[in-house]
Amino acid sequence: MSQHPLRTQIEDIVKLSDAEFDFVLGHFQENNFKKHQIVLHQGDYAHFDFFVIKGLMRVSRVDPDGKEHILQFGMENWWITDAEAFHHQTKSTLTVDCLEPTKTLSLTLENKEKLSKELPKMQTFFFKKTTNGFIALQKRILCFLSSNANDRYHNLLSLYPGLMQRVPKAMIASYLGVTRETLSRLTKVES
Amino acid sequence: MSQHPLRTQIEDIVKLSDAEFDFVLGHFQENNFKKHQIVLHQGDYAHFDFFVIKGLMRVSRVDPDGKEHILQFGMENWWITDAEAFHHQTKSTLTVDCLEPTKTLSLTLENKEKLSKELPKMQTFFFKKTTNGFIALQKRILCFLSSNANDRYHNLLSLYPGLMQRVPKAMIASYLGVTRETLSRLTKVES
DNA sequence: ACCTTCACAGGACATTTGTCAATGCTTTGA
DNA sequence: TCAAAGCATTGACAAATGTCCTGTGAAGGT
Repeated sequence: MSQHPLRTQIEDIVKLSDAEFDFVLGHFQENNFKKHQIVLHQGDYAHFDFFVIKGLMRVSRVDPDGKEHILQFGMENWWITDAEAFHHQTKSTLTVDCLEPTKTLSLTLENKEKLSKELPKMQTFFFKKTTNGFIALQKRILCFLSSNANDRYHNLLSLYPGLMQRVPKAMIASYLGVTRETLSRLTKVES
Repeated sequence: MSQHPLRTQIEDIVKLSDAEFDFVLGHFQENNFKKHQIVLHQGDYAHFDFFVIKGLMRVSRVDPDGKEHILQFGMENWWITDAEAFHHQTKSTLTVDCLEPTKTLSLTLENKEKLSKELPKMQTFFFKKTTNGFIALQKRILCFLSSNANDRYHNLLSLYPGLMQRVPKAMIASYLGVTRETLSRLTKVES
């Protein structure tokens, strides 16, 4: 029988009783967003960290030249927000929107901190998730340092199979830091 | 009067009594490394997270082609280690070495976890440091996505003034993800 | 003081990637 | 159903960056 996806993720790190999980869940609110809906506008405060139950979101920024850069995708079981705006309670420099109809569990910073205090296991959970996120970003940077566009593309393929079926190639290019024309040429050579 | 640099950093986030700080300090060991000394070899276990008291370290990786990529520098008051190897207690894929004679306070994972349990304020401290590190890495990735080598260079200049005086330009290039020739051309145009 | 190594600049050329424009195909919506 | 918009591909050319090479001066070790 299948468990709640959030519980599964938490119990990968710390064990919870049924009552504890219900308690945890009480700190979240559920949201349903439409495709293309902007969940966090640049310039607004980031009220929530979103845990994606179903759907697909992204965090992006448009630079002064009008070019869009995708910092992160968020599929099922991913956490997604503008980390800086959320944790520092400052105005967002990034945009979060939905590439598909999306259902989330949404957590305010206040509730995150409350939860961490009330249930120390949850602080451990959040800490490990953040540490793992840090490690993942370091790997992505190493990828930028040591790989060309082609290797980065294949790395992304192997890291998130299934992503290609869900997002347009132009967005993959934007995540990789190349133009869609360059990405198109790369995939062409495969033959 | 000047305080211990570690205490200053911790008290930016949580306040400590003298006794508490002594207690914290007891979990660290002091190390002195020579210039060029390798502190963590690729393939070894990462026994420590290093807090740099004085000196300059770096984390790097050489790729299969023999090219060296610098993931991070660590000047005074920075924490530096192979995060993945340290936190997962696995063999390191990165190398940590000293670009200058360096004095560190070194913390084992065991002591870090002990400290977090014994003094919850320290867990808060570590959590915030990790969160801020995560945010900094996101910014560096956005820089790779949206900036060319020249802009990345000037961004680095403004972020860490003083770094240029302490490390050879070839290493700056390696951190930026370009060749030294490219960096040389950039600095030339400034005139 | 001498030799070796390192750091840096620069030139010539190759490769990669970006830019701009044109095209065809699909999806969307009135 | 048709027009419009979105998405991907491709070609021609430009710009950025990498590669390989040389030369010069400074720094370090013996």
